[in-house]
Amino acid sequence: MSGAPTLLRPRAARKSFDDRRAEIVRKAASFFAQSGFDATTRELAAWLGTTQPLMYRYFPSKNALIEEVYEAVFLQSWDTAWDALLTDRTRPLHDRLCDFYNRYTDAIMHPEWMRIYLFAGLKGVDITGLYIARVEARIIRPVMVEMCAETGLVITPDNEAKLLELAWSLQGGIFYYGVRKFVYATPVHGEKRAMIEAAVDVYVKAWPK
Amino acid sequence: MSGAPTLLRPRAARKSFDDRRAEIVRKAASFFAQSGFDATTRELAAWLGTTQPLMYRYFPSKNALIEEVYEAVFLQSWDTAWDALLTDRTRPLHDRLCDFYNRYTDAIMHPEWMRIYLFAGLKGVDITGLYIARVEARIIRPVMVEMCAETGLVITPDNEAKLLELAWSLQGGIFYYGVRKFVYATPVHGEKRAMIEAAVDVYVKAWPK
DNA sequence: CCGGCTATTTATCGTTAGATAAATCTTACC
DNA sequence: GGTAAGATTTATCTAACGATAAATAGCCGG
Repeated sequence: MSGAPTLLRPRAARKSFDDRRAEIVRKAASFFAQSGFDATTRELAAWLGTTQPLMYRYFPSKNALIEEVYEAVFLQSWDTAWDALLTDRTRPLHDRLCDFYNRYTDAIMHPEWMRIYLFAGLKGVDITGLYIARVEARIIRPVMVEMCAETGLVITPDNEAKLLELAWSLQGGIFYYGVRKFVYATPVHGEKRAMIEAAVDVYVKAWPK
Repeated sequence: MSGAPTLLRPRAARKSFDDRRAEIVRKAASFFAQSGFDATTRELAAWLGTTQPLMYRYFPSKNALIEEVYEAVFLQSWDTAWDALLTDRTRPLHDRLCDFYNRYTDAIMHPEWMRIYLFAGLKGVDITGLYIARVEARIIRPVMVEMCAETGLVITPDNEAKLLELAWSLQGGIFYYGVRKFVYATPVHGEKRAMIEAAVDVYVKAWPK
């Protein structure tokens, strides 16, 4: 009856190429975090408030967009201030570790980061291996070194593997709190800060001498 | 030229209804663990060595098969002997915990279990919430109780949340070793047994008093 | 206010997914 | 060894996916 086209959705506001492109990457991150990378481009378009073919003006394929999402999530979320924090021996080790893990988890412990991290890992995406290597080089190994400096334990080829895994188990214990909360949507007990405090305390108190 | 049909694959051996059905569930678990639940039924058929429509004789839909895979993986992999192990106070706590975590991780730390657990969690499958609730009731809480019995700490409504999360962080630290190994295919340092030993040691030594 | 540039939409293509129906092969039993 | 039951395969349908091409609409300079 009406001469106007029956649109369920208002026409998307016209934006500059760069603005639209950045918006797609940003919103695609939260969309794929929620729905997984097998979600359809039509659902993504609905999430964006546009039509499905629009993204092909900005990215040659769905996979090309996904690659950009990986880079935005994993490569642009590392604060270089963290590195100095861990090795600042003017502060007590316990404080440094709590401070670091509070800041680090503030950056990664939200649904978007955690779910994309796991989606990408299960998919076998290369960048996750690079990310874990960076975590080991810039968190795990410094934590090990600082812990041993505190207790006076000398790191040798014989005990290094065990000590690295011990530092990983601290990291993993903290990380799994976020997995339970944001991936499994399971109730956790108390605030993140208290959990970090308690876990760090155990490792500082009982790190091998 | 040849009168015989050009089959790339030999005809599947004829099996009884129950045997074939059980085989599909079993092999589907390892298939979906590797390829994710969005892998196609045709790829699954190739994995099974059959044709694609065969599974529809045994399961009404792909999702119905997936549901059975969940149950096989999560509900039938719990050894009731574990429960008694944790609370056997005739043995030193450290030994009990190492023994338990070695057995428990023997059961779950392989690609099939770990990857399906994460796939299901990301997909929001109900059964994962039930599984986590069971872990908390039958591992985390007993560990907390046994630890506190050892140190003499009385569990109160005030400290319970912190203590539960501390027991969770031990579990998570151990679990993340398997995630790195089987989900991210990242090299780990040393054997699982040594990692468990070192982590348990830290928690036993520094559990709050 | 007009003309062109380009962001956005409409329409559609080819492929492949899950699923169904009918045909065929294998086994068990008399 | 013939026959019925049922396990497996072949052939195919419909819907939905990623992707492309052509049409439309909004903005900016003249």
